[in-house]
Amino acid sequence: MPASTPSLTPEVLELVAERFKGLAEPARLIIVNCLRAGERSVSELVEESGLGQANVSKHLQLLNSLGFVRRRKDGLFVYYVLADKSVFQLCDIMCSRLEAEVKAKRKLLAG
Amino acid sequence: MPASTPSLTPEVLELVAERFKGLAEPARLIIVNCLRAGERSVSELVEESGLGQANVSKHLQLLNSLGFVRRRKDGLFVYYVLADKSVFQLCDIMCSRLEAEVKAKRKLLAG
DNA sequence: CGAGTATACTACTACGTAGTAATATATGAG
DNA sequence: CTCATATATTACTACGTAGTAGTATACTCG
Repeated sequence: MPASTPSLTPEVLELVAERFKGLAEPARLIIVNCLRAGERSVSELVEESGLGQANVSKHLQLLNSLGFVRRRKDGLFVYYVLADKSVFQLCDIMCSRLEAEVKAKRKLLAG
Repeated sequence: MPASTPSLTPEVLELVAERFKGLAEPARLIIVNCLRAGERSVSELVEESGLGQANVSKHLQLLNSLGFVRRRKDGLFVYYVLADKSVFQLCDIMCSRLEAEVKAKRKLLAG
């Protein structure tokens, strides 16, 4: 068994689940969506998202610990950026699934 | 704004989050992983996963309601299959992220 | 130094849900 | 019909965590 294709042991699946859980929260997806346009400070995210400051801060800690975002401190402000594009790949796949569901439901109602 | 590129409203993000939550549970990933090899009855899944029968049944209901799996009844048995390959795409992306994390941590320890 | 601001942390409540035992439903055998 | 088996459902407990108010920390300015 080569190291490049590790089997999906329960331990690995637990780590994978933990990362899915990071995106399994509307508030965090809202934050991620705000970051789509680029780097944002915490207070900017608070304003754009409409969420509370403590709440945004907590979600950002989680996203950071899972490697979805990166922090950069500049004076009083802390700026967050998306770590890479894979979040969008993930969301795109989920959205495709949603579209397929809607289409299937329409077909069912029509037929 | 064309209909093919819907904006990610809070409502849509809530649906997306709901689907991520479907995969944000080790037990469900274990079940999905068992289904990777093909169609399985509930009792086969119970045996292969080591989870309780009621538990497996409940997880399968959820996966089914989110469109990740499909049911087929045959006599006393109910067989489940993965609805499509997108679950693997999602898991693959997450695993790539994990590998990158591990690599980054090694680099950090080595440096 | 002290005052003001941005972010993080702590303690707490409320809610969702994973897991389980017991039971219900459904199908097949005799 | 009765019995046995496979799956689903219900009721319940235990645990995790989202959101929030209050507070602490860190930085800037004067």
